[in-house]
Amino acid sequence: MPSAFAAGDDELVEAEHLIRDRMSGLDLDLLSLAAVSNVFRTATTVRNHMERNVLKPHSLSWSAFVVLFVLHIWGAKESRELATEAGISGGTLVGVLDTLERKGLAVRQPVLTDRRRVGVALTDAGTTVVEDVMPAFNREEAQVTGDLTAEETATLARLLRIVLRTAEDLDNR
Amino acid sequence: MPSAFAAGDDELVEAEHLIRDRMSGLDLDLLSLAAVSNVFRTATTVRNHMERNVLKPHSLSWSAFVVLFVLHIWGAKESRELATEAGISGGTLVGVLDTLERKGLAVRQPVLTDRRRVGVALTDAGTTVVEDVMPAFNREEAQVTGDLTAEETATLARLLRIVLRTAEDLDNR
DNA sequence: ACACTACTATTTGGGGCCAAACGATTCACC
DNA sequence: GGTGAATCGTTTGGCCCCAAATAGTAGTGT
Repeated sequence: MPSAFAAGDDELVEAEHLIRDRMSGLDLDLLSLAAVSNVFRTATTVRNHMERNVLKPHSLSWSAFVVLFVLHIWGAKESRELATEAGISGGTLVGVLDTLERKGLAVRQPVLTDRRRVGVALTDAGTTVVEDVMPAFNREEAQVTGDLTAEETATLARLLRIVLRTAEDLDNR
Repeated sequence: MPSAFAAGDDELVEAEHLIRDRMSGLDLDLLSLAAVSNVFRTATTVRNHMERNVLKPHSLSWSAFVVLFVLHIWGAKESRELATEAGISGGTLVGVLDTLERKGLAVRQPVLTDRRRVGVALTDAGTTVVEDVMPAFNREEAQVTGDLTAEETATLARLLRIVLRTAEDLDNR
């Protein structure tokens, strides 16, 4: 939830009191509210920062870059897996691939054994872009986690992985 | 970054090795990469979960709910602050407010002292919706953090707050 | 009064996003 | 071998998202 938690410490305390007051009758778990809110706020802020400072100079959208990244790490993949891996729906992937193909960074290739399916592979230009953007992207990642100790950064990754898996389990049931 | 980090532990280790191999020449900070990646993956997964299970039954979009929430916590607000508080651009807020007004959940009201500005307030129906949705939303928040101890949940919120503030400072410079 | 500047919400254009509906292909079973 | 169910990628419709351009309003200095 927005800046309900965030910003300076003063505003933070003020927001917490406001929520306590305005939501007093609702019996809320303020601890998990704060944690989950901060996940969203952090993700939005860091993502916007990345899009402006790293992706935009290359005219890449967020999802386009994620798809390129997945293809570079895992090699050529079929459409369905690619969508899952990139965390977007199949319908969304179609548009992203259209854009990527138009820019010559990836290509669709028919699967010979099954004409329903479609493979996707990086072009040389696509490979170059990933290897160019990835270090810049990672430099910013290091920046935003720069005020954490190495141990805290590892803890953050670990705690998030737990939440992530819990949420995934909730959906697969 | 997608499921590069996530899923089961086996896949996680496999992904880490893959990244190490494929990106070996690039000198990446894998610790911050994992932490930031998990922020994005967690945010996406939890958000999709919330939209499907909590918001959709009320025909509410994510941003629409955030705006309603902010209005409920802070009371009537002017457009500009509202956008900042909700973490969206001014242009985006216009569309969200159009939708919210059409559904009778919020209203724009002219600011008498300055005809450029526009105030926004919840309607009674809007208040009812927030007070209905918020507890359901919070129940899911408690669910996804359910595998964390109270102390871990607090730690998660704290570490994210540090990253968030670092990222915000990076942008305001 | 007048221009100049600064600020407001809004519109525009190009994408991204999902769910649901669709058409094509494959598979299973009879 | 033909019929029905399952599984692909794609299309459609509605909303969200941002940046940049726009129009209207307010303040500032002359």
